Amino acid sequence: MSCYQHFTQELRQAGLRMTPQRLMIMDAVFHHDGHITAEDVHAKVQAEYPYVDLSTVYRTLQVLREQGLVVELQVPAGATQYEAVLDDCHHHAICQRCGKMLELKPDALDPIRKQLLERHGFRAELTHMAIFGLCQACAQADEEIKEA
Amino acid sequence: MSCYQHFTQELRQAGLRMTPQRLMIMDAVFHHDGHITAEDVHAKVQAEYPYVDLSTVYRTLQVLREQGLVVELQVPAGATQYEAVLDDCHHHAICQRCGKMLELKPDALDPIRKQLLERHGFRAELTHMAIFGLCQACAQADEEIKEA
DNA sequence: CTAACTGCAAAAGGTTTGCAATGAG
DNA sequence: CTCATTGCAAACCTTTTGCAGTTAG
Repeated sequence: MSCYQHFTQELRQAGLRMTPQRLMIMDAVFHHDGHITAEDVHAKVQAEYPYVDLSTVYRTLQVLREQGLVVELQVPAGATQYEAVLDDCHHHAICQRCGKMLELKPDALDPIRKQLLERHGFRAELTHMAIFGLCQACAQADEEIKEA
Repeated sequence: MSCYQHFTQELRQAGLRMTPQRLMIMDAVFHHDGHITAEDVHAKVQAEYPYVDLSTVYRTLQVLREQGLVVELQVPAGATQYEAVLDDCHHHAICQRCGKMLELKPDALDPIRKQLLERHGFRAELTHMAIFGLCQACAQADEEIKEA
Protein backbone atom coordinates (compact mmCIF):
# COMPACT_ATOMS: atom_id res chain seq x y z
CA MET A 1 0.00 0.00 0.00
CA SER A 2 2.99 2.26 0.09
CA CYS A 3 3.92 2.01 -3.55
CA TYR A 4 2.68 5.55 -4.14
CA GLN A 5 4.59 7.26 -1.38
CA HIS A 6 7.08 8.61 -3.81
CA PHE A 7 4.33 10.13 -5.88
CA THR A 8 2.69 11.57 -2.78
CA GLN A 9 5.93 13.47 -2.25
CA GLU A 10 5.89 14.78 -5.78
CA LEU A 11 2.34 15.95 -5.41
CA ARG A 12 3.13 17.79 -2.23
CA GLN A 13 6.04 19.53 -3.85
CA ALA A 14 3.64 20.83 -6.45
CA GLY A 15 1.31 22.10 -3.74
CA LEU A 16 -1.12 19.26 -4.37
CA ARG A 17 -2.56 16.65 -2.04
CA MET A 18 -2.89 12.91 -1.94
CA THR A 19 -6.39 11.66 -1.39
CA PRO A 20 -8.03 8.24 -1.24
CA GLN A 21 -9.71 8.98 -4.55
CA ARG A 22 -6.44 9.73 -6.27
CA LEU A 23 -4.95 6.61 -4.79
CA MET A 24 -7.73 4.44 -6.16
CA ILE A 25 -7.66 6.12 -9.54
CA MET A 26 -3.92 5.67 -9.82
CA ASP A 27 -4.36 2.05 -8.86
CA ALA A 28 -6.91 1.55 -11.58
CA VAL A 29 -4.70 3.08 -14.26
CA PHE A 30 -1.36 1.65 -13.21
CA HIS A 31 -2.57 -1.86 -12.56
CA HIS A 32 -4.36 -2.06 -15.84
CA ASP A 33 -2.72 -3.63 -18.83
CA GLY A 34 -3.02 -1.34 -21.81
CA HIS A 35 -5.45 1.48 -22.47
CA ILE A 36 -8.40 2.40 -20.38
CA THR A 37 -11.05 5.07 -20.69
CA ALA A 38 -12.07 7.51 -17.99
CA GLU A 39 -15.39 5.72 -17.84
CA ASP A 40 -13.70 2.38 -17.21
CA VAL A 41 -11.47 3.84 -14.54
CA HIS A 42 -14.62 5.17 -12.96
CA ALA A 43 -16.25 1.74 -13.00
CA LYS A 44 -13.20 0.08 -11.51
CA VAL A 45 -12.93 2.62 -8.75
CA GLN A 46 -16.61 2.50 -7.99
CA ALA A 47 -16.45 -1.25 -7.51
CA GLU A 48 -14.22 -0.52 -4.56
CA TYR A 49 -15.86 2.63 -3.29
CA PRO A 50 -19.09 3.79 -4.91
CA TYR A 51 -18.99 7.47 -4.19
CA VAL A 52 -16.29 8.58 -6.56
CA ASP A 53 -17.52 10.87 -9.26
CA LEU A 54 -16.60 10.74 -12.95
CA SER A 55 -15.51 14.37 -12.81
CA THR A 56 -13.02 13.45 -10.13
CA VAL A 57 -11.64 10.78 -12.41
CA TYR A 58 -11.19 13.29 -15.20
CA ARG A 59 -9.61 15.80 -12.87
CA THR A 60 -7.21 13.22 -11.51
CA LEU A 61 -6.30 11.94 -14.96
CA GLN A 62 -5.46 15.50 -15.88
CA VAL A 63 -3.18 15.80 -12.86
CA LEU A 64 -1.50 12.52 -13.76
CA ARG A 65 -1.05 13.72 -17.31
CA GLU A 66 0.55 16.94 -16.12
CA GLN A 67 2.92 14.90 -13.99
CA GLY A 68 3.78 12.80 -17.03
CA LEU A 69 2.50 9.61 -15.47
CA VAL A 70 -0.17 8.83 -18.01
CA VAL A 71 -0.59 9.58 -21.68
CA GLU A 72 -3.70 10.36 -23.63
CA LEU A 73 -4.53 8.53 -26.81
CA GLN A 74 -7.15 9.98 -29.13
CA VAL A 75 -9.06 7.48 -31.14
CA PRO A 76 -11.53 8.38 -33.87
CA ALA A 77 -15.09 7.96 -32.64
CA GLY A 78 -15.01 7.10 -29.00
CA ALA A 79 -13.68 8.08 -25.65
CA THR A 80 -10.09 9.13 -25.10
CA GLN A 81 -7.87 6.32 -23.89
CA TYR A 82 -5.45 6.71 -21.04
CA GLU A 83 -2.43 4.61 -20.33
CA ALA A 84 0.22 4.48 -17.67
CA VAL A 85 3.64 5.58 -18.81
CA LEU A 86 5.87 2.62 -18.08
CA ASP A 87 9.51 2.04 -18.81
CA ASP A 88 8.64 -0.06 -21.81
CA CYS A 89 6.72 2.41 -23.87
CA HIS A 90 5.38 0.80 -26.98
CA HIS A 91 3.20 1.61 -29.96
CA HIS A 92 0.12 0.28 -31.64
CA ALA A 93 -0.97 -0.45 -35.16
CA ILE A 94 -4.74 -0.41 -35.25
CA CYS A 95 -6.77 -1.93 -38.06
CA GLN A 96 -9.42 0.48 -39.23
CA ARG A 97 -11.57 -2.35 -40.48
CA CYS A 98 -11.65 -4.89 -37.67
CA GLY A 99 -10.13 -2.96 -34.80
CA LYS A 100 -7.36 -5.47 -34.21
CA MET A 101 -4.40 -4.06 -32.33
CA LEU A 102 -0.82 -5.00 -33.03
CA GLU A 103 1.74 -4.13 -30.42
CA LEU A 104 4.93 -2.67 -31.79
CA LYS A 105 8.28 -2.67 -30.12
CA PRO A 106 9.36 0.51 -28.36
CA ASP A 107 12.06 1.13 -30.92
CA ALA A 108 9.70 0.93 -33.86
CA LEU A 109 9.64 4.67 -34.26
CA ASP A 110 13.27 5.39 -33.55
CA PRO A 111 14.10 6.22 -37.16
CA ILE A 112 11.48 8.95 -37.21
CA ARG A 113 12.44 10.34 -33.85
CA LYS A 114 16.03 10.57 -34.95
CA GLN A 115 15.19 12.16 -38.24
CA LEU A 116 12.96 14.82 -36.71
CA LEU A 117 15.61 15.78 -34.22
CA GLU A 118 18.37 15.97 -36.78
CA ARG A 119 16.46 17.79 -39.45
CA HIS A 120 14.28 20.12 -37.40
CA GLY A 121 15.46 20.02 -33.81
CA PHE A 122 11.96 18.76 -33.04
CA ARG A 123 11.79 16.62 -29.95
CA ALA A 124 9.07 14.13 -30.78
CA GLU A 125 6.96 12.83 -27.94
CA LEU A 126 6.45 9.34 -29.23
CA THR A 127 5.84 7.62 -25.94
CA HIS A 128 2.82 5.94 -27.28
CA MET A 129 1.78 6.18 -30.84
CA ALA A 130 -1.23 4.82 -32.63
CA ILE A 131 -0.89 4.05 -36.29
CA PHE A 132 -4.01 3.34 -38.29
CA GLY A 133 -4.32 1.21 -41.38
CA LEU A 134 -5.37 -2.25 -42.46
CA CYS A 135 -4.18 -5.44 -40.83
CA GLN A 136 -2.98 -8.29 -43.00
CA ALA A 137 -6.31 -10.13 -43.01
CA CYS A 138 -8.39 -7.09 -43.83
CA ALA A 139 -5.96 -5.93 -46.47
CA GLN A 140 -6.26 -9.31 -48.17
CA ALA A 141 -10.04 -9.23 -47.99
CA ASP A 142 -9.87 -5.80 -49.54
CA GLU A 143 -7.81 -7.07 -52.45
CA GLU A 144 -10.21 -9.89 -53.13
CA ILE A 145 -13.20 -7.59 -53.24
CA LYS A 146 -11.48 -5.31 -55.69
CA GLU A 147 -10.53 -8.18 -57.95
CA ALA A 148 -14.08 -9.51 -58.09
CA MET B 1 -17.03 26.05 -61.90
CA SER B 2 -16.69 22.71 -63.52
CA CYS B 3 -13.72 21.53 -61.55
CA TYR B 4 -15.88 19.04 -59.69
CA GLN B 5 -17.41 17.33 -62.68
CA HIS B 6 -15.13 14.40 -62.29
CA PHE B 7 -16.17 13.98 -58.70
CA THR B 8 -19.82 14.32 -59.64
CA GLN B 9 -19.26 11.27 -61.82
CA GLU B 10 -17.74 9.35 -58.98
CA LEU B 11 -20.60 10.19 -56.71
CA ARG B 12 -23.12 9.02 -59.23
CA GLN B 13 -21.33 5.73 -59.66
CA ALA B 14 -21.70 5.21 -55.95
CA GLY B 15 -25.41 5.93 -56.16
CA LEU B 16 -24.95 9.34 -54.60
CA ARG B 17 -25.91 12.79 -55.82
CA MET B 18 -24.25 16.10 -56.33
CA THR B 19 -25.99 18.99 -54.64
CA PRO B 20 -25.26 22.69 -54.28
CA GLN B 21 -24.49 22.13 -50.61
CA ARG B 22 -21.93 19.47 -51.39
CA LEU B 23 -20.38 21.71 -53.99
CA MET B 24 -19.99 24.56 -51.56
CA ILE B 25 -18.66 22.32 -48.83
CA MET B 26 -16.12 20.79 -51.19
CA ASP B 27 -15.11 24.26 -52.25
CA ALA B 28 -14.55 25.28 -48.66
CA VAL B 29 -12.39 22.26 -47.90
CA PHE B 30 -10.43 22.05 -51.13
CA HIS B 31 -9.71 25.74 -51.43
CA HIS B 32 -8.51 25.99 -47.90
CA ASP B 33 -4.85 25.76 -47.11
CA GLY B 34 -4.32 23.27 -44.31
CA HIS B 35 -6.73 21.94 -41.72
CA ILE B 36 -10.20 23.17 -41.12
CA THR B 37 -12.91 22.19 -38.66
CA ALA B 38 -16.48 21.32 -39.50
CA GLU B 39 -17.54 24.49 -37.75
CA ASP B 40 -15.27 26.59 -39.92
CA VAL B 41 -16.46 24.91 -43.07
CA HIS B 42 -19.95 25.72 -41.94
CA ALA B 43 -19.07 29.38 -41.44
CA LYS B 44 -17.42 29.61 -44.84
CA VAL B 45 -20.35 28.03 -46.58
CA GLN B 46 -22.88 30.13 -44.72
CA ALA B 47 -21.17 33.29 -45.86
CA GLU B 48 -22.18 32.28 -49.35
CA TYR B 49 -25.53 30.75 -48.63
CA PRO B 50 -26.93 31.00 -45.11
CA TYR B 51 -29.26 28.03 -45.04
CA VAL B 52 -26.78 25.21 -44.89
CA ASP B 53 -26.95 23.23 -41.71
CA LEU B 54 -24.01 22.03 -39.65
CA SER B 55 -25.34 18.50 -39.80
CA THR B 56 -25.14 18.68 -43.58
CA VAL B 57 -21.51 19.70 -43.28
CA TYR B 58 -20.79 16.70 -41.09
CA ARG B 59 -22.66 14.37 -43.40
CA THR B 60 -20.82 15.69 -46.42
CA LEU B 61 -17.45 15.49 -44.73
CA GLN B 62 -18.24 11.87 -43.99
CA VAL B 63 -19.01 11.23 -47.63
CA LEU B 64 -15.79 12.92 -48.66
CA ARG B 65 -13.90 10.84 -46.15
CA GLU B 66 -15.42 7.64 -47.49
CA GLN B 67 -14.38 8.68 -50.97
CA GLY B 68 -10.87 9.26 -49.71
CA LEU B 69 -10.93 12.94 -50.57
CA VAL B 70 -10.41 14.31 -47.11
CA VAL B 71 -8.72 12.99 -44.01
CA GLU B 72 -9.62 13.44 -40.40
CA LEU B 73 -7.07 14.60 -37.90
CA GLN B 74 -7.82 14.17 -34.23
CA VAL B 75 -6.27 16.75 -31.97
CA PRO B 76 -6.35 16.64 -28.21
CA ALA B 77 -8.89 19.09 -26.85
CA GLY B 78 -10.86 20.57 -29.67
CA ALA B 79 -12.78 19.79 -32.78
CA THR B 80 -11.63 17.29 -35.36
CA GLN B 81 -9.69 18.83 -38.21
CA TYR B 82 -10.36 17.97 -41.82
CA GLU B 83 -8.00 18.37 -44.71
CA ALA B 84 -8.15 17.81 -48.42
CA VAL B 85 -6.10 14.89 -49.67
CA LEU B 86 -3.79 16.31 -52.27
CA ASP B 87 -1.18 14.60 -54.35
CA ASP B 88 1.50 15.73 -52.00
CA CYS B 89 0.36 14.15 -48.80
CA HIS B 90 2.52 15.33 -45.99
CA HIS B 91 2.79 15.12 -42.23
CA HIS B 92 2.93 17.47 -39.32
CA ALA B 93 5.01 17.81 -36.21
CA ILE B 94 3.02 19.80 -33.70
CA CYS B 95 4.55 21.47 -30.68
CA GLN B 96 2.57 20.70 -27.57
CA ARG B 97 3.75 23.87 -25.93
CA CYS B 98 3.28 26.61 -28.48
CA GLY B 99 1.20 24.89 -31.13
CA LYS B 100 3.70 25.56 -33.91
CA MET B 101 3.32 23.24 -36.86
CA LEU B 102 6.21 21.89 -38.88
CA GLU B 103 5.44 20.42 -42.24
CA LEU B 104 7.24 17.21 -43.00
CA LYS B 105 7.96 15.76 -46.39
CA PRO B 106 5.67 13.03 -47.66
CA ASP B 107 8.42 10.45 -47.40
CA ALA B 108 9.16 11.22 -43.77
CA LEU B 109 7.35 8.13 -42.60
CA ASP B 110 8.45 5.74 -45.30
CA PRO B 111 10.76 3.78 -43.02
CA ILE B 112 7.89 2.99 -40.65
CA ARG B 113 5.50 2.10 -43.41
CA LYS B 114 8.03 -0.28 -44.88
CA GLN B 115 8.85 -1.87 -41.57
CA LEU B 116 5.21 -2.44 -40.64
CA LEU B 117 4.52 -4.10 -43.95
CA GLU B 118 7.56 -6.34 -43.82
CA ARG B 119 7.26 -7.39 -40.21
CA HIS B 120 3.49 -7.64 -39.77
CA GLY B 121 1.87 -7.35 -43.18
CA PHE B 122 0.20 -4.26 -41.78
CA ARG B 123 -0.73 -1.72 -44.40
CA ALA B 124 -0.33 1.57 -42.61
CA GLU B 125 -2.58 4.43 -43.61
CA LEU B 126 -0.15 7.26 -43.12
CA THR B 127 -1.64 9.76 -45.52
CA HIS B 128 -1.49 12.46 -42.98
CA MET B 129 0.12 11.98 -39.65
CA ALA B 130 0.37 14.30 -36.69
CA ILE B 131 3.33 13.87 -34.42
CA PHE B 132 3.32 15.67 -31.11
CA GLY B 133 6.30 16.85 -29.15
CA LEU B 134 8.31 19.98 -28.46
CA CYS B 135 9.65 22.28 -31.13
CA GLN B 136 13.24 23.44 -30.97
CA ALA B 137 12.45 26.73 -29.24
CA CYS B 138 10.19 25.22 -26.60
CA ALA B 139 12.58 22.36 -25.98
CA GLN B 140 15.37 24.86 -25.31
CA ALA B 141 13.17 26.91 -22.99
CA ASP B 142 12.38 23.68 -21.18
CA GLU B 143 16.05 22.93 -20.66
CA GLU B 144 16.71 26.36 -19.27
CA ILE B 145 13.91 26.12 -16.74
CA LYS B 146 15.16 22.78 -15.52
CA GLU B 147 18.70 24.09 -15.14
CA ALA B 148 17.57 27.08 -13.09
C1' DC C 1 -41.19 9.27 -60.01
C1' DT C 2 -38.31 7.78 -56.17
C1' DA C 3 -34.65 7.45 -53.45
C1' DA C 4 -31.02 10.50 -51.81
C1' DC C 5 -30.45 14.66 -49.56
C1' DT C 6 -31.57 18.66 -46.60
C1' DG C 7 -32.91 21.62 -42.58
C1' DC C 8 -34.57 21.55 -38.24
C1' DA C 9 -34.73 20.20 -33.70
C1' DA C 10 -33.57 17.15 -30.46
C1' DA C 11 -30.51 13.62 -28.58
C1' DA C 12 -26.30 11.66 -27.63
C1' DG C 13 -21.88 11.12 -26.08
C1' DG C 14 -17.71 12.74 -23.70
C1' DT C 15 -15.72 16.23 -20.89
C1' DT C 16 -15.73 20.44 -18.08
C1' DT C 17 -17.27 23.68 -14.59
C1' DG C 18 -19.58 26.22 -10.56
C1' DC C 19 -20.47 25.68 -6.03
C1' DA C 20 -20.99 24.43 -1.33
C1' DA C 21 -19.24 20.90 1.67
C1' DT C 22 -15.29 18.15 3.03
C1' DG C 23 -10.82 16.90 4.52
C1' DA C 24 -5.53 16.81 3.94
C1' DG C 25 -1.57 18.91 5.75
C1' DC D 1 -6.98 26.75 10.12
C1' DT D 2 -6.62 27.02 5.14
C1' DC D 3 -6.87 25.85 0.75
C1' DA D 4 -6.89 21.82 -2.41
C1' DT D 5 -10.17 18.49 -3.45
C1' DT D 6 -14.63 16.32 -3.82
C1' DG D 7 -19.59 15.13 -5.20
C1' DC D 8 -23.33 16.75 -7.34
C1' DA D 9 -25.75 18.76 -10.94
C1' DA D 10 -25.78 21.39 -14.67
C1' DA D 11 -23.48 23.24 -18.60
C1' DC D 12 -20.74 22.62 -22.71
C1' DC D 13 -19.17 21.24 -27.13
C1' DT D 14 -18.88 18.38 -30.86
C1' DT D 15 -21.15 15.08 -33.49
C1' DT D 16 -25.15 12.14 -34.65
C1' DT D 17 -29.95 11.03 -35.56
C1' DG D 18 -35.14 11.03 -36.64
C1' DC D 19 -38.22 12.97 -39.47
C1' DA D 20 -40.95 15.31 -42.81
C1' DG D 21 -40.24 18.06 -46.77
C1' DT D 22 -37.34 18.89 -50.96
C1' DT D 23 -34.81 17.84 -55.05
C1' DA D 24 -31.40 15.54 -58.24
C1' DG D 25 -31.35 12.35 -61.83
